[in-house]
Amino acid sequence: MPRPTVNDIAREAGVSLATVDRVLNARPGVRAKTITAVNDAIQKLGYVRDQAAANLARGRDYRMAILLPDTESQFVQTLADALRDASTVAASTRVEVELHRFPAEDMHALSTLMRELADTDLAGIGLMAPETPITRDAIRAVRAKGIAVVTLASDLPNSERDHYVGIDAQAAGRTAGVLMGRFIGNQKAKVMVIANSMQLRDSIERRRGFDEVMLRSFPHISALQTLETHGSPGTLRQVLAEVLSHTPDIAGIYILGSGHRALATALSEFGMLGRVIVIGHELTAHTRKALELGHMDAVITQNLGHLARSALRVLRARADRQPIDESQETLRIEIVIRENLPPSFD
Amino acid sequence: MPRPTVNDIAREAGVSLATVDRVLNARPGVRAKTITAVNDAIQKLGYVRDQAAANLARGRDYRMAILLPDTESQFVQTLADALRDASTVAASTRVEVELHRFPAEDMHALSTLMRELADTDLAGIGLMAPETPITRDAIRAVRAKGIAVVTLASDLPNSERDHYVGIDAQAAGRTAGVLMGRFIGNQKAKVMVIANSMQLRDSIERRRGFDEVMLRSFPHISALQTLETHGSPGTLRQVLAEVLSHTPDIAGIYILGSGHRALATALSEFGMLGRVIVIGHELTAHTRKALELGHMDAVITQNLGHLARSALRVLRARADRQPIDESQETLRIEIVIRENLPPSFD
DNA sequence: GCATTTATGAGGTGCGTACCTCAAAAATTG
DNA sequence: CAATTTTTGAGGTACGCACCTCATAAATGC
Repeated sequence: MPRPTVNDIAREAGVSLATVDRVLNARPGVRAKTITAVNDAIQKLGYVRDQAAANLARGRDYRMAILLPDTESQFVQTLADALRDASTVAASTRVEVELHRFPAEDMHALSTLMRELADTDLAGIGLMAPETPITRDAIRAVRAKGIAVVTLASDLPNSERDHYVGIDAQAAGRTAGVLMGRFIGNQKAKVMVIANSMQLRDSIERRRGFDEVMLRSFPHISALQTLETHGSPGTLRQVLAEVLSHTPDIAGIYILGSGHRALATALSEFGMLGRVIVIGHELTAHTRKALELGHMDAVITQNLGHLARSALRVLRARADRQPIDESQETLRIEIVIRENLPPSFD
Repeated sequence: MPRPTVNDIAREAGVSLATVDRVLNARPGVRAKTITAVNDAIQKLGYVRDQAAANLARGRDYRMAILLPDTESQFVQTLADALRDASTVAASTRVEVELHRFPAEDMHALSTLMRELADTDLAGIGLMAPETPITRDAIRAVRAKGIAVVTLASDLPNSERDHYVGIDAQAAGRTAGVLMGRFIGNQKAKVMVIANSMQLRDSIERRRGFDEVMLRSFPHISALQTLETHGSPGTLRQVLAEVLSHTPDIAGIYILGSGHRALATALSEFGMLGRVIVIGHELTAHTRKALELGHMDAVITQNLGHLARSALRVLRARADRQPIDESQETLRIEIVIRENLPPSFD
């Protein structure tokens, strides 16, 4: 026998199609008793809604906006690419995506942008932004207008966002820490910690996770203070020179942000390339290459393709007031070394 | 403007809906010139066929069969669970899945089963099986009847399967090897290699990858011959006792299959628990627990939820003669340690 | 028990596509 | 050029579901 349809349920439950429809779509005006009868029939027949037909009938479009900081960072670029890819696929399920960039430091600009967007017929917003009172207020405001909000890659746990799509940054930092400790081994040593900036919440949490593991499991290794380079190769080189001259027993470098283009150059200049363990976050074109060349030993990352698809699915589910499949939407903390480098699809 | 529909194409091309339909569905009775005109219009408007509506109109269902060996192995159990989960979700896209088990050693039984299934109106088969001439013939036979075939978790590269869904076992073995080498460090040492059975192709390939890395990158570590335990705790204990008494400098154990329930017990009996590096494959309830307890140091795995969903998507795409999104369907070789253990959803 | 509220039924329309029929137009053949 | 064949158009029905309206039945309040 073919799949049961809404008509079969109506017949089975002894009610009309309209009532079945009211139950299925949680419309008001049905007695609890009737609802139960319908659900029993659904159960009995093993009815599963044909999602495609449902969407077709709804004729509904979903406009989603993705807001990313306007930085040159490889990570944001890669994320944007992944989101663009996911968007073209999502187009076949009536999901339209607009990518917006906002000035990375200007939360007022972000706030204004969100307010403007909220007045169009938007279904949801995906957002990667620093945690400030202004951001939180902006999120509250758009949520109040019934727009779903998910945070991407860097969470804003104290905001009213619907969902966070990304990995636990602190656990990622712990993972980096364990690998650093195990790769370095039992020698007494020091580890440098480098970051482009500590603005986004995830950098702070990674550092916290990293330290936690170092203190607990590798007391013979000490992690130095975070050095911010603000993306400048000059600063990096200078900082590196200074630390290396003062501190001879540097055995590892932990990069809080995504890879550092200039790091390999600077390291080889000081004859340290391949002699220190280098571990960082986020698989991008740069870190991929660094792994291939042996300039980095491990990268802790998340699958950005998955992140992008997941974000759009979650936004859509929230817009439809439908439940989320947690097991599908949970991102894994991935450890990437040269041997398990996933293929790139460019 | 909304998505273009077939009607828009008809208007744009200056032909009727019927003609557009004939072109879209490759029905005869259209001049080459007209076909071109229609295709130009499609191009110009950027039309993308709404596959959901198309399937609805076709009234098409997809019956898929998944064939797994009838072993008690934790891995197969976990895989089966993942497939069941994926199936309930897939039901909403008109995909019905039947799970079949066949006697693990009896390829004739598998072959018979496949022939029987091929005579029902099946759209595709997902299969995990050893590589034998009988398996290959059976695959050829069902493919000849227009049924799509994908291999799951363990590939049959010399068969005519449409697609393989799973990770490259040899690369997974290399990954295990590198971790083993780096975790052990610079000491001269030996590594035991244990397997339940070497029947499935992936065990052999993992071993090959492992050895490759050991020879190339860690010449001071030697990997012993593979010891088959056939799932018996007694055999394991015995084997372990023998090797440990002969060979004092065992620094690591590499488990080719998924975890070994009895390994921790046996190791602690010999006072070796926590003193050797234990690395294995496949994240299951057992290996998860072993990681949590520190009885294993790393597990190389693939996301079985992803694998299951991917398998069904690929089968469906083949049935529709539609292209596959490689980047979405490629599984990653995942390294799992205690710190990045994904949550379990049971 | 009557007025009022609430639940339910009957029936229709449309989403984008597939597939069918029949008639008419256009191209091809002898 | 007539006869034939091929191509095209017009229109309809169906798929499974969402959503709408209006009428009627049932439950509830007083």
